[in-house]
Amino acid sequence: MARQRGFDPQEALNHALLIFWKKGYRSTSLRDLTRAMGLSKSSLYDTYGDKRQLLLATLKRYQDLVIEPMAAVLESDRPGCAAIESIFQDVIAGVQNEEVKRGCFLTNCAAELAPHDSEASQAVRDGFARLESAFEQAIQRAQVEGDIPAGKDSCKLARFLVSSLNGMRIVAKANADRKSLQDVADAVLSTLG
Amino acid sequence: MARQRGFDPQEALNHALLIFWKKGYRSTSLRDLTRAMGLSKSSLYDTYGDKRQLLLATLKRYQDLVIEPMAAVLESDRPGCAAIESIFQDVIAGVQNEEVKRGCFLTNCAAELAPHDSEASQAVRDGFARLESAFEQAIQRAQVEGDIPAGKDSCKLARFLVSSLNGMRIVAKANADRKSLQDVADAVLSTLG
DNA sequence: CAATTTCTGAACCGATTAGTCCAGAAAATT
DNA sequence: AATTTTCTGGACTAATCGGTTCAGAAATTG
Repeated sequence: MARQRGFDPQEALNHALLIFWKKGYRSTSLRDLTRAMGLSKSSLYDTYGDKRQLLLATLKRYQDLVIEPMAAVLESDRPGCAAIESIFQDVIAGVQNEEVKRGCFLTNCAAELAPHDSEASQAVRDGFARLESAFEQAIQRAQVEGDIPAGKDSCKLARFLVSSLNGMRIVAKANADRKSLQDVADAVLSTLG
Repeated sequence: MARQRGFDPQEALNHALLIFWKKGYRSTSLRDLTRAMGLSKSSLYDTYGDKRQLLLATLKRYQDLVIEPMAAVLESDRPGCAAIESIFQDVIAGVQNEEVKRGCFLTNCAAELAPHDSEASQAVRDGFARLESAFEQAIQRAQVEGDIPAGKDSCKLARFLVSSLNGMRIVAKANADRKSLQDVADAVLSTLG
């Protein structure tokens, strides 16, 4: 364990997440990790196991740091439609932002590792499922509020929104044009009403 | 140049595309490439330049081999809506298929390389733009045919479809459940009518 | 301060990486 | 068949990879 003064294993994991998120799994070296995390290679292996285990830990961390806050917005007491819209608007607003440029960490991992790493793939699946559930709750709230027709299938709609969000973030990665993204968001959100 | 009997530089590029598509850029070694392409390392460098130039060549090839045929479907004389639907249905139908599991090569490259490689990023952008243009043509045809309201903005709608297709393929990579994907496709296609 | 626990830096491992080079094999040309 | 062009296999860099090990530094505990 890290005994060094001021060492925070939680913070270190955040740094590891950031570097995996920025560079991808294969392109991240142990040197990148130890430097970013502020510990030695030996400690890294003692504390987190090998590189792949560390990646799996950062995937869980991403869920806590990014997915859960998004879910919290969707499951808050805000009007359902407004909550959903804010999720999409945040992507557009931050398109020049470093964090948005990085894309969704789950999506990146899915693209790089899903075909070969079933555990990573499972973590991605879990993250998407959590988001789907939160979207569904916001949709049902909006249906009660009368903003989304009660006849619509909230589960189907939630799946659609998860997919749409992913699609938008991929497109944003290749083409950071606000107007194009707004077009996409408009079309997505118009399906709700 | 490859003078060996029966050597086909076009075919070799196809093999290179396949291996980059399967494994990603960083995870593909020169050994992987030479074996798949059926030529020596020396010839590879003479003919295609270095690894990255080869990747850029395979991106162009993907455009010809995959994007253009999709665009051809969308720009054919089939009814616009039917053409669009068939694009999405093909993904769902082939979800157990190796090719679909690989995801979209453009999307994979965007996820892995877009933040660091501007040329690769440009190739991705080009591919998406080509698809968008083809979608738009199909939409306009469907509007003439009366299947899509003439009032809808075909450009916006086309952008939405490109994004949706990307989203669906990402979701499919993590979760190869036909029903979930059909839900997404239903929601996407319902926005057309 | 002394004893103990905990962490680090560096050396080291075998494997692999992208990329270069060239003597000689193989094909094409004559 | 002889010559010329073209390609290959393998040797070769120099660097990096993930991972292990351990003597000794540093922090904690007594």
